[in-house]
Amino acid sequence: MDKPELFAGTLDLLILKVLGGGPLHGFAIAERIHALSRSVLIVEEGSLYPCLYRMDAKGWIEPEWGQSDKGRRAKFYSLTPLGRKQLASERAAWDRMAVAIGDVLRSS
Amino acid sequence: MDKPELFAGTLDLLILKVLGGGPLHGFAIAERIHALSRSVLIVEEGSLYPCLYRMDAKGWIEPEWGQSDKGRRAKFYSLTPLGRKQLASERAAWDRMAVAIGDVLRSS
DNA sequence: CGTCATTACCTTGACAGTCTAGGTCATGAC
DNA sequence: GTCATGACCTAGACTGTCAAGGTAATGACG
Repeated sequence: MDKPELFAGTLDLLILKVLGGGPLHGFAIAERIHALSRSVLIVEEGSLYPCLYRMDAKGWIEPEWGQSDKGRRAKFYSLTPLGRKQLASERAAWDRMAVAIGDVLRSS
Repeated sequence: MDKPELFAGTLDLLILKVLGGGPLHGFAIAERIHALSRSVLIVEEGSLYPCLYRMDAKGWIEPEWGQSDKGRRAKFYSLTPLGRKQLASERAAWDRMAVAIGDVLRSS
């Protein structure tokens, strides 16, 4: 049931969204997205970590070392206020886009 | 009212879709997508033409020189049978993706 | 005690797709 | 005869994703 991975440009949005529910470490972010999407979306680590650094550098998220529930060291990321704004704006952009593409696809 | 351009990876789908309504030349494809999306989607020429060549090379579309309705020479592209299959499959992929992303965004 | 699967993080290099910013040529209006 | 427009095209930079690696710590198993 796995095949398509992601649409380029939506990873930021997805990460921001799941972090909106509270801090998570990288691995857990990927799992969460996979699960919430009913196994449709797959976040490769080679996409995930660079993306997290970019978002950290932009001040949208903040890392802190801690312990995973499996007892391993893990870096937990949490949303900053700036990240919340970004989430809202990316979400709006996605909605606009999705509707627009839907409009084109639905046209006779 | 114009700002976001496109989501990477959706251009093929959009082009295939509008060509499903009959042959169009490049310029007209861009205009059609822009209009159908209520001015949300903007197809830059620097994206459009390379994309058309890729799709031609893959056998999804076929070019033919003709005259635009403004009396200029124009290259009209039409869907091949292979292109129709591709359209169906990309459309299905888009639907899957859009639903999946919606699932994530809608999660508590 | 040694091995192995798992969890979790990280990096490198290649690649694909988009955008910026140019350019060409023909038509038709002024 | 000049200029705006329609239409096509391209080079180069950039960004984001992916494949394929690697590291290290934990805990299970024999």
